[in-house]
Amino acid sequence: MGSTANDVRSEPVELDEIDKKLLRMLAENARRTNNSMAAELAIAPSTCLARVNRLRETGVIRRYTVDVNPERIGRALQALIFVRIRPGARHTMSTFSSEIRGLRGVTQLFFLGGTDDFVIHLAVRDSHDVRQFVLDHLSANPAVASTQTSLVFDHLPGGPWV
Amino acid sequence: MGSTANDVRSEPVELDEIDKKLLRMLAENARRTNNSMAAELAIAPSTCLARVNRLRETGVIRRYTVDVNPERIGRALQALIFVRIRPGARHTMSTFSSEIRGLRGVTQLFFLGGTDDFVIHLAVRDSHDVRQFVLDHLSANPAVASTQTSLVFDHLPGGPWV
DNA sequence: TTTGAAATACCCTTAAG
DNA sequence: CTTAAGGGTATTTCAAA
Repeated sequence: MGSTANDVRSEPVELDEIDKKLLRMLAENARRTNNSMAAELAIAPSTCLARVNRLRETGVIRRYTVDVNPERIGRALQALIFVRIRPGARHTMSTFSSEIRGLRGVTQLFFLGGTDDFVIHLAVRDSHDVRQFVLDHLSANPAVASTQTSLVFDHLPGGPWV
Repeated sequence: MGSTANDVRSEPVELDEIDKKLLRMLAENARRTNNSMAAELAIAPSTCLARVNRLRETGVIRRYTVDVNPERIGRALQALIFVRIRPGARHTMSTFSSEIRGLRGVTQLFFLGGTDDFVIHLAVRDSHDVRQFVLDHLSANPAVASTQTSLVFDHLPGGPWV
């Protein structure tokens, strides 16, 4: 297959107005039927399908997914944890990130340049869980130089891409 | 309609193992067919459908959406911008956040407690765009006390919720 | 590329156990 | 919660413009 979906260094995909509208529609409701989108855009369903498939195959759409409301599953508390790795342990950073992602409550991970090396976006039940997370997975790790935790009062995800 | 979907203060929804597996499946591919999920879980399609509808109606699933790869649409550069509001202008914060979200390139907004008041997750074409964003929308705003920008080398979104 | 039509596959509802 | 069957709709393919 000659797909370029996973080649992150390939040229960006050119998007016309229809593509952008499709992305906005799908960002709002990824389960909208092809027919309803085609109708709204006044194009043929087959054309619409070809467009959407192209967005998927070229990797513009990485995946169709769900936006989970953390509060509704008992994760009432969100935090950003800023992590610095010890200068002598920088080479362990990729290992570290692999360990962190996949841990319960970790919803996002940012790999930064600058004073902090990582930002962990955590969604857990209460402050006890935050403390436990930091103790178990950060403070206990000799590669970690320091951490700083900030509470997230509000999180507005998934802004418009196009 | 007696839905509790928008009542963020209502009790969390109890999730059993099947619900959790459904969430994981849908997080990975929100467009999976009901039948295929039912088959994998060895439950009846009608049961499966009822489960998924319940997740949606109770607000556990806020929306079905797409994960867009910013690099594929020419947004090769991501940054986190940490913003402090002047103490005397704290009352303008909600106005400020409304203005920021919806701006081109803003993909997430965190409303924080702690030393910084906001974190803006930006995805743009190049460093020029970052600079322009900060100048136009942050530095120019008298409510903004300071900003600090960090480049995002890598972003791992959408970790497992359950 | 886009289209329209045809064939296939799938979903949703209902009713009954 | 499950099974089973119906009617209805969506998806997909493909030849032609």
